Amino acid sequence: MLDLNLIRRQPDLVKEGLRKRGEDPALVDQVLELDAQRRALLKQVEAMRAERNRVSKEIPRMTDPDARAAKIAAMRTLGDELKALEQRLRAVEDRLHEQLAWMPNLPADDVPLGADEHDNVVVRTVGEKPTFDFTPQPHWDLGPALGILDFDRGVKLSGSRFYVLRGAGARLQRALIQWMLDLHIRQGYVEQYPPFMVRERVVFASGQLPKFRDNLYHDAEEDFWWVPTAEVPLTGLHMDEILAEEDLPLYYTAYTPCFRREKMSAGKDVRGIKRGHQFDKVEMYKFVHPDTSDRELEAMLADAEETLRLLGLTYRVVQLCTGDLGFAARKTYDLEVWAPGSGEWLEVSSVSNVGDFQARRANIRYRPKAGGRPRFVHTLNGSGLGLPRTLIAILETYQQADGSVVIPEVLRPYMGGMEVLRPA
RNA sequence: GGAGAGGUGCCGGAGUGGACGAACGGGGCGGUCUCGAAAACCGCUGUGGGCCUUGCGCCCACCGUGGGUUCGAAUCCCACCCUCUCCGCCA
Repeated sequence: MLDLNLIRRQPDLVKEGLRKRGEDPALVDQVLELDAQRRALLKQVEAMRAERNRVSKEIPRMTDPDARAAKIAAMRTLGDELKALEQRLRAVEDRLHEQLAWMPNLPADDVPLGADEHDNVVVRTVGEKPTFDFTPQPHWDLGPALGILDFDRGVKLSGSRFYVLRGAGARLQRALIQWMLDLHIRQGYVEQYPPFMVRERVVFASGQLPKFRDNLYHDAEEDFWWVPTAEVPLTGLHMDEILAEEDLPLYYTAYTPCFRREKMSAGKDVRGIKRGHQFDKVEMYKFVHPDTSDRELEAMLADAEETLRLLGLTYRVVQLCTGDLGFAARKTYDLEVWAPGSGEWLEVSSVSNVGDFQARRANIRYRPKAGGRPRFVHTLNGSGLGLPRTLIAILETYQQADGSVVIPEVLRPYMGGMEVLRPA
């Protein structure tokens, strides 16, 4: 949520931000119009309430019954008028909040301009694309051949875009989760195990609602929403809290499954485990002092990169341009890992500085040590990493001519010492 | 799912229609005392919004949430949510 005061005071700045994203700047004028209406009505409503409060205090002290009855009658009339006016005010406020809720965050100043993902900037590439003296296979061939990936039975159970990990495949994913969490803990993050279903309010707070309703699963009868990312419950963790300044920064990490409706055109990304309705992810999250969020972003990026480096995977850092930024983000780096069998860069992580956008929606503040009003914290989130795509990169990178796959060294302790996945 | 109890400020806890934004206690902050500290005593201590004569101002709202009754609601009524206790069911 953007600051209404900012929109009021610097509408041109906000319009410029929306324009950079490819959004309609006219939204700003709509908001300003509603805000003006709201304040005009509010002024009237508050004057009437003040009048009613004042007279109501006089009434019990009035001794003349006629004068008293007259005042009560007058206040009854005032009350009816007030109620009607309050309804109009409410309607305007609802529309104003609705408009604000649909407005994305503004890009940071140093985000490259661009229309869509083609204008993203590759910041650096780390590692060399591996070479093979045989034709590397895609994971959708490797996995089933190794007996660790079962697409047919996944489909039988749940339909397209579902699969079953089997044997060492399931164990490898579990090893990755365990290893990543341990790594993030060493990096200073506190592990959290949140609910995988949360209330609508929490989904709103993180910015997935109202805009991405179509991408979310929820219970038809109760207020339960399946988390599309751990970012959602982690944002909600400190909802409606006022933190002490000395408590900041807070670093959290969590493993959760993620549930997403993927209403994509049939045929895109359907092969393999790249995109499913359910996938696992280990997430990093920070609540920080506003002055520090820029450097906290770089630090989080470094933490995410370390996972790929330690796994020995080839990756590149991509900075998203203004047109490709997510709804809540003001600056984002994506990490893309090279998958030699599929022959493409896979987005395995997205690390974002959200500024106070989520904090405002979730009402998360801190009390300045120096005194004064509570201020909104800044929040950051980053995947560290998405599991299926990491698995893809491992299988495809470490495959050998005979179809076996070497397990990265850091994972072996989590695999009971196993060094190689071999075809059954 | 059934029965009961309850949701008040940073915390505990009063308050059942009119000066209650909220007693009292604790905590925190400031001060007095002290070589210093403790104790004691005194004072201060919510959030959001609106207005302009930007005053250390005025006004409005907030006692789980949303409605209702009333001139007036923390207090009465209705619905919902949450917490706790007991019973049932259950990994």
